[in-house]
This record gives sequence, structure tokens and C-alpha cells, in this order.
Amino acid sequence: MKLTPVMKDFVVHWGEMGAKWGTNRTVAQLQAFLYISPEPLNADDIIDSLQIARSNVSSSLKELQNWKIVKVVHKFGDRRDHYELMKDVCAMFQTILDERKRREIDPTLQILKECISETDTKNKEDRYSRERLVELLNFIETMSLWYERMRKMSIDKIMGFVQLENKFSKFLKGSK
Amino acid sequence: MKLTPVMKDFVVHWGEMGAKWGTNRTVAQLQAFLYISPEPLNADDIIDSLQIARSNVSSSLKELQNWKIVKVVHKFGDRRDHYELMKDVCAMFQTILDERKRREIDPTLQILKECISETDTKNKEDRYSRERLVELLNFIETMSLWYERMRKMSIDKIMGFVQLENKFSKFLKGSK
DNA sequence: TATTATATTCTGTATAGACAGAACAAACGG
DNA sequence: CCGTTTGTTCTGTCTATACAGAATATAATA
Repeated sequence: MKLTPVMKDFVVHWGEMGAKWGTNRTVAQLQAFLYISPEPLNADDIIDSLQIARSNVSSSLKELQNWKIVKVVHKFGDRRDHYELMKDVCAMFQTILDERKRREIDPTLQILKECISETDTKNKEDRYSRERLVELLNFIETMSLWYERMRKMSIDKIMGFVQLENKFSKFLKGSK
Repeated sequence: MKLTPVMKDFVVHWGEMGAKWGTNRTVAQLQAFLYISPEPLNADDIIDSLQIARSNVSSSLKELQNWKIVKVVHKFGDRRDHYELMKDVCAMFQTILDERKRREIDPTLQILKECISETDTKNKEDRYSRERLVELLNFIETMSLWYERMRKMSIDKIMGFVQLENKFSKFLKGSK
């Protein structure tokens, strides 16, 4: 399977983007390729199209599965594994965010709490640190809570909300 | 200046966190250190406390300045530069998000638009890609718009809104 | 059971990025 | 001016990660 120029562009750019956000290039390229593929792909499709080694395909797919956005499917009469990216863009991003929260934000909150409880209040420096850590904890907790709320809404509701909020902010301005 | 154990914990963890989000460890550590420092710091303070080379301090500070969250200040009678992290946590995160949007999201939108306009509609594969790219573009554009709206709100309003939305979602459930 | 097809894990190499230390540049004080 | 303080840029080394290819495992068919 040969990529069209447009497909290449997209795959390459998405790969670069992924790298900037902390995932590796190949994984992001694979995600992009699966995203624009009408059918689930097998390892050979990917090897041919993206020109990467089988081992790399295998581990990158595993990574995408760890992120819970790719699953294995099968075609009738074909014993090879086929891989399918979560269809709905919105759901996919939500899944990624959920996962990041679980892996990174939640442990950070944990650490912050530990740091705060371990501050030595007799120590002047620590007292200041404590204040600041509490501030940071509050901020991240609020954002987390906010995200939890938001993530229950569908994209349509969010769209609707963007408009609602727009009116609300105009109202606030008017009342000042 | 010697870091207390709590300070070390925080600095180290924040450094690891930064690495996962695409900035380098030292830069993130420096951010953490500046965050809990009551006073603006000079290069020597940082060299002593974080045990890193002068050159590394210099370039890391430059990086933080590029992200627009650190600025140079001066102390009376001291000709060394002192560095100060943006005080308000919320404003700092907003600044970072703004910058990421500007550097990464906006160009991505640009690329997506280009890809879409260059799709060859005679080509079956490209037709499908086009659909999907449009879907992705819409999603990211909506999220961007949403962010633009949100970012005008202060943290207090968002807090308030989290509660408002909570009521709203209960209302929706009730009406089903 | 042997053979082939498929997928995973292991191992060595290559590469990009981080970083220290040196060299350099600029500003200040004597 | 000349030495000293301070900050930046350059250069080489080290390290972590990405990745290819080989080895291995697993499963299917004959």
C-alpha cells in the first residue's frame, strides 16, 4: 500500500507533533496512519507504507494499545492481527487525556500532598515552600475536577457550551 | 543555598514530569526551584543548589524566558541578573498553554488545512483521508475556540463554573 | 511432527539531545 | 586601561532512546 503525498504530509507532521508532546515519532506516525486508513491494518501494511522494521511496528502498536486507543481485530480468512484506531476523534483524545491524568497528574498530586505534609514548619524556607505547594496543589486539583466534569460532556454539548459561555461572558461584561 | 529534603523531592519530581511533557528535565527543575523560591535567584544560587553547570543554567533560563514565564530582575547594589518566575500559578499555566497553542496547535491547523485542500478527490483513498482530516480539523478547531473562551475567564470564574456546570449536568440527567 | 506464517523480545548500533567545561564576550570597578 | 565579575556561545562527551535485524516464541497448517 502506497501513501499519497497528502497522507505522507500528514503522517510526517503528526509524527513531529507527537515528539514535541512526549511520545515518540514512530508511535505518532502510526497513529496518524491508522487514523486515515479506512480499514484496520496488519503489520505488513505498516512495514511497507511507513518503511519501518517489524520490531518497531510491533512495539509501537503495543504502545498505542497501552494508551488504549488501538485494538486488535481480525478479518475473516486472515490469521494476521489487524489493528484499528479508536474511530471517534473526540473519544480518542479523551482517552489520551484520561491516561495522562492517571499516569502523570494523579501521581503529581500525590507527591505534592506528601511534600506538603512533610514540610518542616519550624523552617522558614519550608514554610514558604509549603504555601506555594498548597497553591499549586489547589490549582491542579481544580483543573482536574474541571476536567472530570468536562469529560462527561459530549463534544456537541461542549460546542453548545462554547456558545453559552460566550453569551455568559458578554452578560458579565454588561453588568460591570 | 541548600535545598531542604522537601524542596529536593519537589524539584526532582517536577523535573521528571517536565521530561514526560516534552521539555527537558533541567528546565523543569529550574522552574520548580524558582517556583518555591521566595526571592528571585541569580545564576550562582542555582549552580550551588541544583549542582549544574553555569552554561546549563544560562541556556535553561533562556528557555524559560522563551516560554515567557521567567523574567530578569535586578537587586539594588548587585549587578548580577536575578531571575523570577511568573508569580501567579494560573497565569503561568495559561502562558504555557498559549505558547504551546501558538507553536504547535496553530501550525497543525495550518497543515491540516493544506492537506485537506491538496487531497485529490479523484483518488478513492484521498477521499477517505479528506473526510477524516476534516473531522480532525473540526475537532481541534473547536477545542482551540473553547480554550480561547476559557482563557479569558479567571480561575475564580472557572471554579464557579465547575459548580454551575455540575448543577447543569444534574439538570440534564433529570430531564432524560 | 515438520514447516511455514506471524508476532514478540532481545541485542547491538546509531542518533539526538543534554550537559560540562572551555573559550569567548561584555560590562564594570579600580 | 587592565583585571575581575558576570553572562553567553561553542565544542566535545556522555547518555538515553529509537530503531533495525536477529533470535525466539507461538500458533496454524499440512
